[in-house]
Amino acid sequence: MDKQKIPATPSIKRLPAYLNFIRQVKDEGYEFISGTVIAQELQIEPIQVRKDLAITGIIGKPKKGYPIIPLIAAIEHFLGWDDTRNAIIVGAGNLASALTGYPGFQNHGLKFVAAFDCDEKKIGTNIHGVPVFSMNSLNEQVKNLDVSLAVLTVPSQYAQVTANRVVRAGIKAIWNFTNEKLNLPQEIVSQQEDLTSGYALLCVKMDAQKPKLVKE
Amino acid sequence: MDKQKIPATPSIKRLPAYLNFIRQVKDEGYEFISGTVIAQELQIEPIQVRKDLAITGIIGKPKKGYPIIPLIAAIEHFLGWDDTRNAIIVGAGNLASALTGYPGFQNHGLKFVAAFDCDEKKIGTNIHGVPVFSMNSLNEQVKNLDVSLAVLTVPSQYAQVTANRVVRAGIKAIWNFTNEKLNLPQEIVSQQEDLTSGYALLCVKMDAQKPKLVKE
DNA sequence: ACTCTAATGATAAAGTTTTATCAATATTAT
DNA sequence: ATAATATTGATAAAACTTTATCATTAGAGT
Repeated sequence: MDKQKIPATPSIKRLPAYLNFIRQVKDEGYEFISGTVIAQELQIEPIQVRKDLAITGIIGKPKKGYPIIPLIAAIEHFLGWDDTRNAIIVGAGNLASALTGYPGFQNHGLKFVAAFDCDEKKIGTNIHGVPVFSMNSLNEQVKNLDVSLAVLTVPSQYAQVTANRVVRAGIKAIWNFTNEKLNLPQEIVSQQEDLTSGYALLCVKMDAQKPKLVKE
Repeated sequence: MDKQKIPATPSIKRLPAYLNFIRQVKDEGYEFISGTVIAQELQIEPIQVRKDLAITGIIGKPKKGYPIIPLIAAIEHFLGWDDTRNAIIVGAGNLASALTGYPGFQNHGLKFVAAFDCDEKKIGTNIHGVPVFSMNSLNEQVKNLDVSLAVLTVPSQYAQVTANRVVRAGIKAIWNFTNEKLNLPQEIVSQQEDLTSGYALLCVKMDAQKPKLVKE
């Protein structure tokens, strides 16, 4: 099944925000952090924080909270962020620049080892230190570099054909930034990052905030 | 309350994907589209498609499906995408380039009218036709341009101060691409787009896909 | 005209996520 | 030492989302 159901998806998606805050607290020299404080910072319910953290296996101490060092380790381990994960990025445009230049990912074990593009002018250059190769060298490179994840930042109309190519090259997971739903073999893991869906929600929120005409 | 709860959030987030596909189908010359076909394309349950579309108020025809023109109109209207919405983008980096250069947003009524940055070298230039101004001119520009939405693409450490500034300038809604949770007045609408949370889910999926050691 | 069928939409059930309640516990203050 | 308290973690309830069932309906085929 393509639709491998991951339990507690909403909880998993909140973990990075916790991690981000907890790291800050650690840098301030604290040793413990309580769910209550995290909740306050992120403006959510304390009980939700506790339940979310529970999935990482961490256990807290009454009256003090969670021990920060083990907590960070627990979250990172749960997410697999305690190991380096090599990735290629396909489509060396502005979004690729934004992603390779984003400092956060280095903290998350993500390392971009190569970029690929069709544009002759880009080949041989690099984006934030990541070398740009021709699409023709894809197979070869994927074999040489130890990489199982491809980030897709090509224009939507090329999404599916590009996905097919990276799969043929031996990639096991695709992080898809196009808004094209990909048709992939069932064993390939994929995650779609659709910016328009967040925008849709924002628009509805804006509409809801607007003072409404009172209906009789 | 900052936490204005929008009902059927998951449904709303799926609407753009429907819209995208339905527009393609329209361009192929069809007049009706069934929930079944949409579901097949997007690999979800037909009944979910029907329920989602129902929130837009559209009604379908047995045996044929939904009339495409009214359906597109209904989704666009529900999302407020049938009107132009001006936005500024604060932080004129790579992500700003990616967003302003993304063709999808024009189809969604989103128009970037100005960008702002602190970097003297960028001021006076433009990104994909959007002029870059100094942060000092923020108040003035927001007043002149008819704009209520700000897209935040500054580095995380400047997120909160920048948010404060745009709010003081009169902005009513913030689309936040930093991974800093913002502290905002309750009447300000905001939507956070956290790429790391998608990445977290992807990592867990990858882990789940890996062949596990068999436990006795 | 009649039957068959694909599709919707209403209602209900199942599943998941969020929130509430509360006992247990370690720490701090008295 | 004792009492008070902040916090966790377990269990339960509530809310929400997804999926199932099925009657109804418009169109297509005979």
